[in-house]
Amino acid sequence: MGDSLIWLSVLVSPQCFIQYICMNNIVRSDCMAATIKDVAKLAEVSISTVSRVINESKPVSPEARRRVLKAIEDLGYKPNEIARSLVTKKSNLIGVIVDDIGNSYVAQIVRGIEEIGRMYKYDILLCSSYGNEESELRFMQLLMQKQVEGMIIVSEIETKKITESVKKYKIPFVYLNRFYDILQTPTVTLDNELASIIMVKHLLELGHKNILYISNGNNIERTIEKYKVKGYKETVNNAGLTPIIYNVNGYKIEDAYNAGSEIINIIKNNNITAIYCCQDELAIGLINYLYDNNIKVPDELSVVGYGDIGISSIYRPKLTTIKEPYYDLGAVAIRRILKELKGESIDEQTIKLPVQLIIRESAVQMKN
Amino acid sequence: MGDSLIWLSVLVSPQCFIQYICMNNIVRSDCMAATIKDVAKLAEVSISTVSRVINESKPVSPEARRRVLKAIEDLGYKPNEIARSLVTKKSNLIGVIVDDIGNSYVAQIVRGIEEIGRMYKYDILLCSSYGNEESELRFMQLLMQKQVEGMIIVSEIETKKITESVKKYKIPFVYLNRFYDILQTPTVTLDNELASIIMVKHLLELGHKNILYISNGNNIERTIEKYKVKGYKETVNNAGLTPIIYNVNGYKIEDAYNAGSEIINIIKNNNITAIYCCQDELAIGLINYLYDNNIKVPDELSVVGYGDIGISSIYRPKLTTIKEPYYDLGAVAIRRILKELKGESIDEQTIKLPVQLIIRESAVQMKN
DNA sequence: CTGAAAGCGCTAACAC
DNA sequence: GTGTTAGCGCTTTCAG
Repeated sequence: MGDSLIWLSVLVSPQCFIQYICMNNIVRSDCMAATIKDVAKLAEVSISTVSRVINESKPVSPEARRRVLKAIEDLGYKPNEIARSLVTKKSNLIGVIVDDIGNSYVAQIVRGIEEIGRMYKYDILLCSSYGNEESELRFMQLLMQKQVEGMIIVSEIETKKITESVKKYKIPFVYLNRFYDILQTPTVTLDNELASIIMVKHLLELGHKNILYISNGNNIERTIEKYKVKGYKETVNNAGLTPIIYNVNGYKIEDAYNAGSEIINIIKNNNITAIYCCQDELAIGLINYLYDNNIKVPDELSVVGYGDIGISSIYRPKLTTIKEPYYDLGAVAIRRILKELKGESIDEQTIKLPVQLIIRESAVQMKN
Repeated sequence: MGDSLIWLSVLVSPQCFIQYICMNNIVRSDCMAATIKDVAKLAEVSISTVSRVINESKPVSPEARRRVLKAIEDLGYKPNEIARSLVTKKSNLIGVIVDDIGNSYVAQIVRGIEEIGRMYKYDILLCSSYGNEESELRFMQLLMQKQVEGMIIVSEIETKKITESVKKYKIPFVYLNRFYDILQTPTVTLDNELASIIMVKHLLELGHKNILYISNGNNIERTIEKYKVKGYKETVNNAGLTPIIYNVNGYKIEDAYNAGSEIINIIKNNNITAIYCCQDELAIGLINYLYDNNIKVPDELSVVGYGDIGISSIYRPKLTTIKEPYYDLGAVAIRRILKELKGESIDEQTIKLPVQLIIRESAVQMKN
């Protein structure tokens, strides 16, 4: 009886030992990640010490540090960011709600956001709303639940609801809108008026006197289109000339193509020699129409666009246009958020980014 | 003395009450989100009950439910997903590492991933590696720390390191590579061989006998280009004709433009009437060169591409090409991950998606 | 310098 | 049906 008891105790002990190893090393590393506890156990220190060497938050003796580092290495330990976030209340997440990541300009913006965010160890949580206001609202809530520290909304719709509801979330956010003019909320926009001024001046310098502006705005007042129109009118007026504006219904290549014959009439009646379109798509559609009707661009007529969409540099003739710095737009937006997160004051409500004139082939010097 | 004691107790009591309210309602709702505790307190139930009504995990009496719902409403309470993730070990996050979100095809893939993921309540954590292998590895680690449940890598580089190191992370992942042929790892690809067969057959049906293939591959063996070449050769051979292949150095518009004169020689020497380019960019560069050298496409020569990049439908002549379903690629990739996450078995290692022939204007019936 | 212990906000046994 | 309690993996006092 005494013997068997001894046997038992000898048997139990190694079993427990094996169990212990399994729970904390073998099994762990096989099906789930090692935790700070495992590291502490292996290094024979407390979890606080492990935490200290990971975060370098407090001095740790060289010996302890060595052991901890070794244990981390051996276990392939990586801190669980979720747990860390819970206690520090820092998710290092920025929520980004876009209209459609498939739009190339949107992708450029996101690229800027992501690249700069990354530099400051922020990750991007991406949502596409596809222009649906309800989705935007739902995503905002969802992102809040995921504890994002800031939010950037890249939208194409004018949504008072969004900008209002965002105010109740007490986190930094920036609203990027390509079409609408929303001044009540922090935003980063492009200097569209300056863009128009630069473009019209360029055309003027090429010797053009009668410059037609093709707009796509009906209800211009709340959109940024009004700034482009303003810049155009101003510059033409200042040159002592008369602005002429034609409104196309829509913003697609076909839309301009379909308006082609009407535009040709205007050209003839007003002796137009240069056309400034409010979007590249319209310029291309128009040039296509002109080409199909034997009017050569730029030989007989100069046509310029706005936006520098991907096709513009490949299209023949290569389009003279205005390049909008979408990457920078994203970069500035997130910088602004990061700044606010650091507690620095945001001086200006709205930041205006400069645009760039890209001179290519579709507009040339007037021959007289 | 007795009086003042009574006074004191009367005074203290309301103060405590006010303090209590402040801590759990006023102050809270002003600077930080309400927690489950606040809801429980307001509704006068335990936190478990609150949890139960939120998750509908267990029956709750109508009365308690009503009170909880009201408290949630009043406090604007939203569960903290981070805390929830920590205990449930479900982050509802899918990590996506892309080469460059600025590439339009990459954006399309991400669009597919995002849209389908969203349907199953998964969020996308996005990283751009810009083709840097080290970044990819670093992001993989970072995403693991963020506890993503699955990972999709959209890369343009051939990275054995990546595919190997991904194996140590025990989570579902899919590797999407546009150029390289990596069979050791789960992937979703396009049926490039079939694409070539379809395209060459189309050209054959148009009456073309001498079809030149423009490839961009030097070291073709490890890339998917070999499948395109295979499909081309096979189909031409089966028609009793002779394949002719020209290799362009590079994959950009200029690269094909610069190879223009050499290609024209081949055309003349071999009586070529149709050219099949392995990428749209090359087709466009070539057509530009031909145009500049007074060879009309498609009147004198048919030229087709591969990829259906954005420009292809706008370019004149509109390019006949192969459309790759990038959106679907992303959608299938995430579906596969979701499936694996649900514990369903993944039958095939590699999924091949069909491509689509887009007939436009750049290739026409032979006139004889 | 180090460890014990509290707690972030939540879920999930476990008792009642 | 409901409340109590023990964690999830981590950081951060607070004592020693």
